[in-house]
Amino acid sequence: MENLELGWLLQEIADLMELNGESVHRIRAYRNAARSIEGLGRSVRELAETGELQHIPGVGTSMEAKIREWLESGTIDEMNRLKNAVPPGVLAFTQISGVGKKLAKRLHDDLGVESLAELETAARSQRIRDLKGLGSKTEMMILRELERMQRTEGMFPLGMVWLVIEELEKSLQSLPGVSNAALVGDARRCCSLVSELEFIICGPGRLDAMELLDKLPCVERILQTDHASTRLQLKSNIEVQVSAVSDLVYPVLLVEKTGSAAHMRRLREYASTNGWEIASDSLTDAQNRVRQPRTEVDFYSLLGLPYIEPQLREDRGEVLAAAEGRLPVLLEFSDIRSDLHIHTTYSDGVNTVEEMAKAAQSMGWDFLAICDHSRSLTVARGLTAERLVQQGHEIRSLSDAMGFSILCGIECDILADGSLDFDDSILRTLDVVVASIHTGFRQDEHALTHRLVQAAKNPHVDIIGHPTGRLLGYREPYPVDMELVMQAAADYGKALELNASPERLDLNDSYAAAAVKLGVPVSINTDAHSVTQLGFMELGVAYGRRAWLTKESVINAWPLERLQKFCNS
DNA sequence: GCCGTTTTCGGCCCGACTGTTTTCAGTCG
Repeated sequence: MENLELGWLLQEIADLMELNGESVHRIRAYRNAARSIEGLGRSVRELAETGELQHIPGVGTSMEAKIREWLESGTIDEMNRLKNAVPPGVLAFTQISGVGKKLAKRLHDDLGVESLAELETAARSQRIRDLKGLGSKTEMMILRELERMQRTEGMFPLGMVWLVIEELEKSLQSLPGVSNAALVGDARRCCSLVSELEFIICGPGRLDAMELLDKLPCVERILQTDHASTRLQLKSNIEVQVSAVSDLVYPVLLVEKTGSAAHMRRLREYASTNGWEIASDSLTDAQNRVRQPRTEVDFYSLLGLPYIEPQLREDRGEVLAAAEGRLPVLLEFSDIRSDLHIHTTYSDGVNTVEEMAKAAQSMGWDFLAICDHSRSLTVARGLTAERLVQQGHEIRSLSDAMGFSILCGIECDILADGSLDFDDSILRTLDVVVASIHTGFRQDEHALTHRLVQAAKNPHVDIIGHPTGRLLGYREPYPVDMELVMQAAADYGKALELNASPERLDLNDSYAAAAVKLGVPVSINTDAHSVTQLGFMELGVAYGRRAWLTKESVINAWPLERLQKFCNS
């Protein structure tokens, strides 16, 4: 957790340095250190205590001092200095996909605009196209992006808060006098973008416990408070609402505040046809008696329904399915047996084959597939055919030595014309082939769809990686006719990836559900570039449950023999 | 800012694509 936080902070410093126009090499030094730290097998705090910080690749005397400063004070002065030096507008402009650091700075300096709103005005009055080197297309791209950003304003990717949710829930539960604490809202339903974090707590000492919130380790300060409700700002800058409620109404509020509006409407309809009424904090039966369920399970049970998992509470047929006893047995994290898409130092990962394999083994996986980038992705040091063979030798001997099955694979680029980066003679030698698009995603829908369909037709391809290319909160999915892609996957016996990287979660839940309906299995992969990122699997599974995934529909929940059969067919 | 030495400083991943040009700058992965 601390390693990840520090890694993010160093990346943020690198971003700010870029905006400040500092040396590219100095910037890279920060990024290298950040990646190294994210990929560490041990905690930085521990290494600081044993005086081993400079053993971390990319960490020298200067970086060590900054890490120590952060460990001791929770902040790095350099960061604050940089933040003051970069106008807030410039920082906001870099959130626009297609606007990099230099363009952001130019828009600020040359147009004199300080905020996204002012930028929009400038774009609408066609002032951007007047700048040298920019034209109407850039202007329209910026307007398009600003509209997208407005649609998701105030929302943040689930993966960004995933770790803090767990930490905060535990902290709240451990407060004296608190008997229960739970996350509610869209974050509990594991929506890919989350609007706000809200927790409710109950217990005999809940009101006294509210006084202790600012003492929690992850809390920065109290923003607003009344006796039963407090708004907090976390150290990670995220705002959280905590409400104290009585034990009596806690279970009903848990249901009420978790389900989407549509789910609650459907549930009320169902309840009323069965003689029940759901009020905001209680249930009333046909005899007009108020009933207070003891738990959420009890709540649904009183209505005559089995428990409906939070991720399903979207009004996608779950109430009817529950009533008819057709709710799926959802995929559990413990069902996962492997990760079929991870990177190593052979391409752009930060950990070696051996480090990744050992970490995967300690995750409890039965086996692992290593799928580094293919040759055309030069920036990621994509593997040439020769290095792929060399990696294969290393993987096989390591696999034997460890007594742990490691499959040889590739994340093969789907090139602009729909052909693959390696020809069949190479692909056929591999255990697993993930085919993904990394370039040319500004092509039109027809071209992009054609590329994915062509990839699905290749007999050696097993999985289509991150099929829609979305980056949560940053880039829309590229224009693809997913109906055609899913049909191609069904026709040619391929799996579609649910990439569990916090910035992707791609396929989205709707497509993943649709794919399974067509008989296309899903592969939940972390796309890990470090040992730490292997932990993304938990997020992928939690999100995948929104698509009603079961262990039957997810190929990395299958045993090795079945997976091999799938890949060889 | 780190690394790897030729111990005192030079080198540090690159190529495709796009929009704007007409040779290049910026973005992205």
